[in-house]
Amino acid sequence: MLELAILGLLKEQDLHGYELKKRLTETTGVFASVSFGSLYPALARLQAAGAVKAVEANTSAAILAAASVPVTGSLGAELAALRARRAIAKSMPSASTGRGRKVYGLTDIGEQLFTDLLAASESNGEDDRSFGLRLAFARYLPADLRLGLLERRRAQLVERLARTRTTMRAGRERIDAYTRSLMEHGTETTERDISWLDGLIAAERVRATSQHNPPSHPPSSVQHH
Amino acid sequence: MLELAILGLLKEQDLHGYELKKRLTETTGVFASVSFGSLYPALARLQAAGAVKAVEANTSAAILAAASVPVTGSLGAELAALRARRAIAKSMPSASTGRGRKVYGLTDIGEQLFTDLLAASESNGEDDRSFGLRLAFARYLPADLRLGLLERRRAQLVERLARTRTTMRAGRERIDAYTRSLMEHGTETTERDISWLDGLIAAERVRATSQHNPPSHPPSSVQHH
DNA sequence: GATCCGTTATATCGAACCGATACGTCGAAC
DNA sequence: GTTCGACGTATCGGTTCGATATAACGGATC
Repeated sequence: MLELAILGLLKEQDLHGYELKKRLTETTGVFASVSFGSLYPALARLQAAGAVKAVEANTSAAILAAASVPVTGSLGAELAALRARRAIAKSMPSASTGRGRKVYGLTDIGEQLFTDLLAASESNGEDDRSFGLRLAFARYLPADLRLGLLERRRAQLVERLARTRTTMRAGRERIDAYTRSLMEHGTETTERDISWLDGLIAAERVRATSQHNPPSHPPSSVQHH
Repeated sequence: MLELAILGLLKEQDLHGYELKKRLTETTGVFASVSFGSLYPALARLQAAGAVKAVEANTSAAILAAASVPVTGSLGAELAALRARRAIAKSMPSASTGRGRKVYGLTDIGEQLFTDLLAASESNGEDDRSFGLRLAFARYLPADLRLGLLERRRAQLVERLARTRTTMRAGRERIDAYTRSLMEHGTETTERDISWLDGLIAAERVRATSQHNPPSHPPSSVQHH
């Protein structure tokens, strides 16, 4: 699951571990807290499997390459390199600071693995986080699988709703007021989730009928600010 | 965290593992999926720590004891016991089926541990599940800690909201429409969570001012059906 | 100009947790 | 009469978490 998230982010752009974590927590939101204790082992696994490879490290040569400054080999050039390095550090505040970084990139195997993992939702039981993650990468899914993802999620929520209601009716007197409030709020949240999904599904169907060859831009119901 | 949930459920009633799991998933809802792979080790840990003890096993003696039938020791009584066992199995459908059960109960140490763990939310960073769990047992908290729990949760959600908004403003063009929809829906959900919390907090304050010695029954805003 | 603090960054360790699986009893359906 | 599902305890391998160590750098503070 974490592998999928890493591959998806690397598919868009080469990244190093720290930045990867920031995007996982902030942007994706689904992975509210991914610790380094799981991220780095996951990266190591992927590297061992040949799905990702280190494409760049934070050596001065790499910095110079990034700034398009040729390496001359002369003595005076090294000072220039140092100055250039400082300049880059100022102009690109999120780059080239701290210890040496390892920037990872996707291999062909990684691309394939990403596709497989993303589509593998068919068989597996999806938990909440899994769905959010897959939706975040839904643009890489073919239209039919995307629709299937949404509908399976919807069915899952409907079933959860039914079971929760049964539980609440069954154990009326056993449940204390705080728990009850928690459950009622949860029920309302699930209902809202379902109607949100309905919107996405409807938009998806409109796209499928109106246009046979889908463009790379998703549902029109989502406003672009 | 799982320990807290187990102790809280056992505080109300002696239970065996299987039933414990059902309550954790269905009733609490917070622990949407607790596997036996974590439940049984957790129970073993608690037992090793002396927090819980096995109070009953599904032997015929235990069944007889439960049915208030004295153990005579004679041969004819054993057949009677067997018949009684069947009868009980019919009359109490949720008892004495399958392999031998181990019913766990709370010890004094367990009571103390529960109180400590429940109040320990002060220092620790609370994730989403942790809050839900603590709220489910909020009736065991003194009024001031309960209010603190709610307000800390509220502050946490407000902060998350602020950071999400910042992220969305910062990386406008980088975020694709599916992810954006996910984030917007998440934002709305968080806003609703906050106003739900506001309701609970308000009810809590009313209780605190109107009544100095709190009764054991929580906020009046929550309807008892 | 030495020192301390916050940020950026990689990495590892132990404990906890999950999913799958095994083992086993029982009643019901077919 | 045998398969199927519910109940019930238990373990295993792999993944994840939280805490911690290490380290380079920028900036404040004195």
